[in-house]
Amino acid sequence: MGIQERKEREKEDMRRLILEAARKLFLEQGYEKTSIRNIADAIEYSPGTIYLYYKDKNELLFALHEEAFLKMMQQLITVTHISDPFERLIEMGHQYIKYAIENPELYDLMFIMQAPMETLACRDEIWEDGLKSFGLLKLVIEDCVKAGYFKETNIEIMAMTIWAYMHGLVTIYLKNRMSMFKDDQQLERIQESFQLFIKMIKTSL
Amino acid sequence: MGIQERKEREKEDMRRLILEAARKLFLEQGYEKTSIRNIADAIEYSPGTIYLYYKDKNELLFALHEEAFLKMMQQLITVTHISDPFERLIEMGHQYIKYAIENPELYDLMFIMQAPMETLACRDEIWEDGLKSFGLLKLVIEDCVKAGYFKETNIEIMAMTIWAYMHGLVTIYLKNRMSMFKDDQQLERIQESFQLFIKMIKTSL
DNA sequence: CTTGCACACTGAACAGTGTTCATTATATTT
DNA sequence: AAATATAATGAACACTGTTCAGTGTGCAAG
Repeated sequence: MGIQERKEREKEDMRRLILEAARKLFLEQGYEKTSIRNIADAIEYSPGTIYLYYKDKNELLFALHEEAFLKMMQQLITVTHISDPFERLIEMGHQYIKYAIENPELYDLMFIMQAPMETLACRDEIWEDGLKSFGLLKLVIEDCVKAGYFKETNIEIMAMTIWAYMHGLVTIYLKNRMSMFKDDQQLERIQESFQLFIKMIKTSL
Repeated sequence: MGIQERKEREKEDMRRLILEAARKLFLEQGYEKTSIRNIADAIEYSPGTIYLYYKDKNELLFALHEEAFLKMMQQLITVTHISDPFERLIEMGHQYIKYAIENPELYDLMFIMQAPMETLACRDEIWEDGLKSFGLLKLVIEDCVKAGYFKETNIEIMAMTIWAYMHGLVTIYLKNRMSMFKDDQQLERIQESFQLFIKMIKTSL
């Protein structure tokens, strides 16, 4: 019975086809401005077909949610070759900023949008993604503690504090709330602030 | 000609009537889920009427944007009686967190939503509100520098860094991204992180 | 006191949205 | 070849923000 297997393969193909079109449109013109009909047009199927493969628009969002975390993890993991844990932490920060700025729509989806949280609050997988990347941060911080960089011991709260700062920094920029600085100076200010923050955690954590 | 004056008064009354209904609904059920027809129903007018007083839905948002900043400023300003500048800075932080948590929809409007930024990017008034509150933070920091609390001199970057942290902290909470902590522990963790951050700026700014 | 005008208001209409479902077309099984 | 199971359709539903020709009322001038 190779037919069933082929059918399942076709079903998977279709899911991918839809998701790829959705991703393309979401990232190009934003989530809100992309309609199911837009996606259907892109893949030359009728709107109703999409609902045979995804429960609703939020489920499409959720599929990208996973992808987005995977992509960020892959980028953050590139720092593992740096032996000094504090240097590694700094570079992780740089990569975090880079990821956020280069993937504003994905970042929004991961950390700001309500939609994937509401509908999928029941499913544990959502938290899993977030927890894994938070765990990555905690690991590096733990290494810093072990190497004697930090005197502080509450790793959970240290991670929370560092993440809060990083998240605030990029969010202010992404959501266009840095108007107190000229457009061409904004990225510079982000780097200056980040340098100051590094100094802060170096001398007082 | 008292008639013209009366008519203008009536026009103002109508604008207020609409805005108050809009605010009520926006804060109750969120901006996205409130339709013009909902607002029209609430004040017992037809949908078209609203457009005689406000250009579009975003203009309603903008009117609340101003209100929201005013409200926050009033709350932040209550700390001026504290003579010690560092204590004042800490209390300002507490008030900032309090405001964000107690007015999540307004906070969203002020610092996260794109809508009021896009349509009103031309108008200088938007920045004005934000700049004024950012100025308030800078003033307190300046006082801290003068009082010898901080060795750092770049007030702009210090303010940016502190705000980024505060904003990140409350945003993570408001947007339900603190699932690594149990629901009833989240506010506690916020306070713990804030205490750590205070320690950080005290010993290293 | 009547006529004419200005203006507030209406609500149907337009183009769009997410989603559902009876119907149709296709492919598989009997 | 007939019966059945599955996939795809697209019209329909209940919404959305926004516009605009038409209506009715209150004011001003004749």
